[in-house]
Amino acid sequence: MTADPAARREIPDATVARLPEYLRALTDLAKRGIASVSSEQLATVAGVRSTKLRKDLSQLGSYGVRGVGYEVEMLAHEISRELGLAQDRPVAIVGLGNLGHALAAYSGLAIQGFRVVALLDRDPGVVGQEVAGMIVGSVDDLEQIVTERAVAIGVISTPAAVAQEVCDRLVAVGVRSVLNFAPCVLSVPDGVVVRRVDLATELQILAFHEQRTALAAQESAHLLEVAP
Amino acid sequence: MTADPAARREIPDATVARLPEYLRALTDLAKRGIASVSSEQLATVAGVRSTKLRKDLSQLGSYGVRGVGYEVEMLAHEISRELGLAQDRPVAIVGLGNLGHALAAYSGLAIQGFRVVALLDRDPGVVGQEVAGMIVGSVDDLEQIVTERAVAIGVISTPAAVAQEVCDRLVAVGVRSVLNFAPCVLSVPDGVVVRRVDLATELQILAFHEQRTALAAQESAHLLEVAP
DNA sequence: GCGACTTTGTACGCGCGTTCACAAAGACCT
DNA sequence: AGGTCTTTGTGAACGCGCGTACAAAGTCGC
Repeated sequence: MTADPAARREIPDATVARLPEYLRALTDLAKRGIASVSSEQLATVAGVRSTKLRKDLSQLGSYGVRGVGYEVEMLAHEISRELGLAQDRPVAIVGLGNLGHALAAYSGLAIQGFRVVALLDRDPGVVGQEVAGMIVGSVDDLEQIVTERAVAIGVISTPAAVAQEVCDRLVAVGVRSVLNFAPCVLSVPDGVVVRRVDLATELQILAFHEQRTALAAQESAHLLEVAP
Repeated sequence: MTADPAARREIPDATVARLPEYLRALTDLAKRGIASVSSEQLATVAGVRSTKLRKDLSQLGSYGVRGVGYEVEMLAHEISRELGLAQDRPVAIVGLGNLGHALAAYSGLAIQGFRVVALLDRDPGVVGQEVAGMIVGSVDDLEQIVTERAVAIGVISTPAAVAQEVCDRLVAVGVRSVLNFAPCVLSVPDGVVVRRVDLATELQILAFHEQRTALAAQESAHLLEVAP
């Protein structure tokens, strides 16, 4: 097992977080008919420095050719494989409010190895309706549906008040990856990965920068006024 | 100006990114009628270590009382002020597809100092319609509307193909903070802050962890089989 | 075939963020 | 009022990730 090529794989989280962006950039290039790309070009499209890109890519092996660059198709395939997109990942969306609807209808996931296999909601007025070509199931049947359809990733777009409960039930039936859109932290046992996305958080971070630049501008204006 | 209390403020980005979470946790506690909280308790609710929380809070001053903890109301106010939530930040949402609709209807922002003042779309079938109590304007009038309504933050939920153009036009009329939901990187001049949120990226990161744990499980099973 | 050029891959150093350990400071009890 | 105890705030060490500099390797022109 010492020669196992998977053994040396200890890819840093920071790198993993950027791989999807590289993959997207490569897909773009492929769509435009570009077959080969240098790290400099690809880095520009992906919005990073070329050295960072090369270091990231070197983590998954030597797929570039010195003096030439990377073959777009091949590199995309390798990243895709590294991210585990070759396999089918059944996704369940719990909570069909405004956001849940939008997520269900989002075309971005179907095309990239993800398949929404279940939509669940608590509201009897929503259960049974068709959303994005799929019938909404009842959250009461969560355990049965998630198990039957071999859900690997749970997306929580419920109100915060019930998010933890939903999460617990998902984890109880084997879901180990959760994407949480509810504005709260979820506590999960070791081995379960939660990623959180929150609009309010993002806006507040932007607000801070707004405030910061506003203060800086005001201050420099004051300085100019005092000591021109 | 040497005594300016704002002068020592060089709050790390990592801290800023966590402040919204602390604020949310504090708001929760206040709603439950809790007036005082220790760093240990607050850290648990916010999902971080207490030392990290204390160091973060110390960046904005000494608002705790040794032997007691933090006063919920006061700390929330201070964080709120630090994030610049005291002031009103007019927000414009460009692109009223599924996601744009959901964002416009999202109640989470109205309550926390943000105000959606403009909805814009290109589709003539959508322009003029009422969404979330507001009439959708035409993206052709972007410059006029954004200027008139003093938009500070632009939210881009358009297709990727037009995201850069929309961004450029927003920046041209003074918007310095952009929240980008389109699956592409936006290039902006210095001084403009862009934050990106992408569902596909998040799912792919989760897929990686799924793959990783699956491989690890498989490997350990193999090891057991070979050398029990 | 050989030299010059391009581009990848990596070792080194630095800066930032997190964690640990402890001192400072105030509350509470007697 | 003094002692004990709780909890904050911070200095120091550690680890990680990023940027720089350079060596390795392959292509292209002649």
